[in-house]
Amino acid sequence: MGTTAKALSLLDHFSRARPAIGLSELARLAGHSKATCYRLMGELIDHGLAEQVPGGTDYRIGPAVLRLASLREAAVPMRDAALPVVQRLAVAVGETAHVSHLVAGRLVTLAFAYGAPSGMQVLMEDADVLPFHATSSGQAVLAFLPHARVDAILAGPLGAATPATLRDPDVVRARIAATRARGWASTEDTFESDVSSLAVPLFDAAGQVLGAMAVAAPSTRMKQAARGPILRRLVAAAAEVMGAWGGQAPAELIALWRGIERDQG
Amino acid sequence: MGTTAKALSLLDHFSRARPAIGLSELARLAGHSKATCYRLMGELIDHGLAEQVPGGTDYRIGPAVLRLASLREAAVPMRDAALPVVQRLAVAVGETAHVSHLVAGRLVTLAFAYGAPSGMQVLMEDADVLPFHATSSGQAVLAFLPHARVDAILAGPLGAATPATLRDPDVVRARIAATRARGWASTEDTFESDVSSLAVPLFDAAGQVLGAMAVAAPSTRMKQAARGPILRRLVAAAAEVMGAWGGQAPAELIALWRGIERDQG
DNA sequence: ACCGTTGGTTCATTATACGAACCGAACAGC
DNA sequence: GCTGTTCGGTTCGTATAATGAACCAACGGT
Repeated sequence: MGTTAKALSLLDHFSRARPAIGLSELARLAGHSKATCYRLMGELIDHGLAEQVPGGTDYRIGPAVLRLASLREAAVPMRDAALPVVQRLAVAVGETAHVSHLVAGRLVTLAFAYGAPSGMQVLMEDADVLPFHATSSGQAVLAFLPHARVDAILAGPLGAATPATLRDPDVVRARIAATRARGWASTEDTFESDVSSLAVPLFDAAGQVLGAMAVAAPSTRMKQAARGPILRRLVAAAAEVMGAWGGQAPAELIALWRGIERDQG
Repeated sequence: MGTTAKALSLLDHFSRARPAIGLSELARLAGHSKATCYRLMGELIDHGLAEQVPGGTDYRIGPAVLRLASLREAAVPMRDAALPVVQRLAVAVGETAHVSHLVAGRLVTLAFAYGAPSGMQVLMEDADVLPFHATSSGQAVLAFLPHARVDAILAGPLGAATPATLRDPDVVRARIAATRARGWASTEDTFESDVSSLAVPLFDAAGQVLGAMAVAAPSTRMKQAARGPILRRLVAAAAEVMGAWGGQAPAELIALWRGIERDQG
């Protein structure tokens, strides 16, 4: 592993639940020596990607990421383009909607919106990492990813805390095949109890999977009758986002989606 | 220089004006060999901090920075806290207002707002890097920075395109001393012709300079009579932002600002 | 067909990163 | 006050990983 990769992977240990980490703990988490972490964090700090909390010694993510994110969105406004669409989708179906983005082998929440200002809704947070095996978004992505990348992801550390039944490669592959055949993914009570969701994949201009768009609802409201309208609106919203991103779904998927739109037209 | 520092400094060559760069050009800009840049960019790409533009070979900033920025703002909501304040300030004075942040030795625009939806206003962009010597924000920061850091900054590459008169260390130090003595900085036609601005520094809880808040206006409107009201509102807004950030101005500066508030009460 | 440029790759040389051991400080239990 | 543990940070000889000149093949203009 390269030195730069080590340094950058240190940043992966920070999250909403763990916004600041001390040197010894970080060394333990990363599996490096304290000296190594100290030097690497020093380099990250020099460039503002990390900083020490004022008045303390813990480390946290630095302010330079704001500048980079601003430049990224100025160059490639994916979030800007997706957010209004998920907002309209959420309101239209009355449930939580979100778009996730496949980045460096992880599925990250890019934008989300709630369908109602009050009442019961599935809660989310930006920048969350979604497990592939237990979310409809993850399945939608896996279903349209090249086999090699699917294998790489399934071989990764995703399933350490996953029930064996879901980790079984045959089971996973069967779910993936079914998802690819019908053009959309669904889960019931797998990621979280009493939560059901529907998802469709999103593609770039070359037909590569970029992420997914999904609607998540309490299982009590996601009845069979409710799925048709939600799915149709979800497909339309996905097409809109892909249009804004300059993406293009594979021809076979477009045909499947046309069929969905016709159902109960 | 460490390997990680080299890799991260590659990201510094991307900007709004230059959102994508090819391998050879990047190697030329960074002063490394193509092989080195290729490897370093590869490591950045593995972590999503960079990516190759789909369908091409140029490199650009990657999507992982969005996740990091989201985590940063969740942990330390500096921009969230500053934005509404600058928006109110801009409307109150009818001119462009902005907050800049000192990160890794550079002064970066963190948030800004225009004072009117139409008519003549000083334009800005997020994530811009401000030159220390030619902006009121830069002078406000330099005036309250430890001498050692001032020297480090003035020795940096900031002044390559700067008129000699402004680069003269004695001149710079005189301006800094004057700014410190009165508690606020101002410029007229230095950064851009016909633009005048007023700025005050911002501090963290330990009394370290974090950045600056400023109001920029066309010189024709920034007359002597207009400065009093603008300065008073600027000081009040700066205090509000520092409160939200958990910061604290040095006692001597607070005294100076009290005097400003009393003038033409 | 030529020339200059591009993105990408190879490999022997060398500079860089590494971690065990160490330090002083802070803190808890006794 | 003493002891043991943990903390953030530092040192230094060793070993690993980074380096860039030279080299491809491919593309575009003349």
